[in-house]
Amino acid sequence: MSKDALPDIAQQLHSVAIHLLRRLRRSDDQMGLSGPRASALSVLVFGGPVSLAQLAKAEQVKPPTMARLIDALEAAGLARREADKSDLRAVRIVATTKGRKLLLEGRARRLRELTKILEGATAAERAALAGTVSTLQRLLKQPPPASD
Amino acid sequence: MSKDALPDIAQQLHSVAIHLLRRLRRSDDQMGLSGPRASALSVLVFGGPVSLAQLAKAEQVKPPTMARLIDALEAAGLARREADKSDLRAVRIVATTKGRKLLLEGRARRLRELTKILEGATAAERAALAGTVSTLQRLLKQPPPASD
DNA sequence: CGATTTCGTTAGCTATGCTAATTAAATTGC
DNA sequence: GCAATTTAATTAGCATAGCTAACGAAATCG
Repeated sequence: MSKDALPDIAQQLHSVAIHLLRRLRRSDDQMGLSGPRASALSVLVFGGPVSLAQLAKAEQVKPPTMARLIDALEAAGLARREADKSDLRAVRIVATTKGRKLLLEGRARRLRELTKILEGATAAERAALAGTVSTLQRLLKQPPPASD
Repeated sequence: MSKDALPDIAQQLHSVAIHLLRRLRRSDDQMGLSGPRASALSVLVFGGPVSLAQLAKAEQVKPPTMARLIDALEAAGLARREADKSDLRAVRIVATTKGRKLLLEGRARRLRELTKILEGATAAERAALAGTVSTLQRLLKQPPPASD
């Protein structure tokens, strides 16, 4: 398994992450939803009703960008803007039943795709993979230095 | 260390890849180059002169998309189109010295950032990480089922 | 030598990101 | 309690990045 210099690992990890997500995007496409739309819908499905600003923050985009994503989800009948009774400026964005169903199906498809890729790994490699994933989860919990 | 069911690993791997790239994008921004531009320049710097079609294929985009990326790199003085003497239709795209320098500096910065994140890993975790990265590289080499 | 294929470009569409400016509602302060 | 400020969302307009379709020019094939 070659060198273990950290910068070298970092470079390859970066590259492999890019290629992995590129591959998985194809499954998202099958759902008829782009990555950003699928991701926003996912937050709605798993995170419950939220305001536009909250959703924008969760997806790390600005409010106008999120507004347009919601427009698209709404036009497709996958999400809905509802009035917030306690704050008439705000909107509550919720996934529709159709949106929830589509997302869960798409998610299952994407995971089947990735699972199929991972089936090429040996048992030992799978164990290492599982360990590495949780390591990365831990490391990424540490907040970035600033500007957030 | 948690469950090792493949679909579960797949789900978490997907999620962690997304969060990792989100984090690293910040370093790319510091270089003044968008992700796609930095990525294309990287191929030029490390892969030597290539045709537009080859570069498009390497980056998994269509030729017109790559042409515009090269336009931008050229306008910034980071790459150059050269004539291919053996095929007058083709162009040879090369990184300029300035482009090479910028990319190497940016790459160093990004890798310092990721390296800093990875420093939180134990020696054993780093070894597992290196192994997992090459496993994933191997698995992703397998072509997708179709449409490519 | 004509037909086809290949390389690159141009034109034009969509989607996703942004900032700036606007409207409406909530909050703060006097 | 009303004016000023802040906050939520939208609108307008710009840049980047992806695509397909259509084209010109060069290479290759019959």
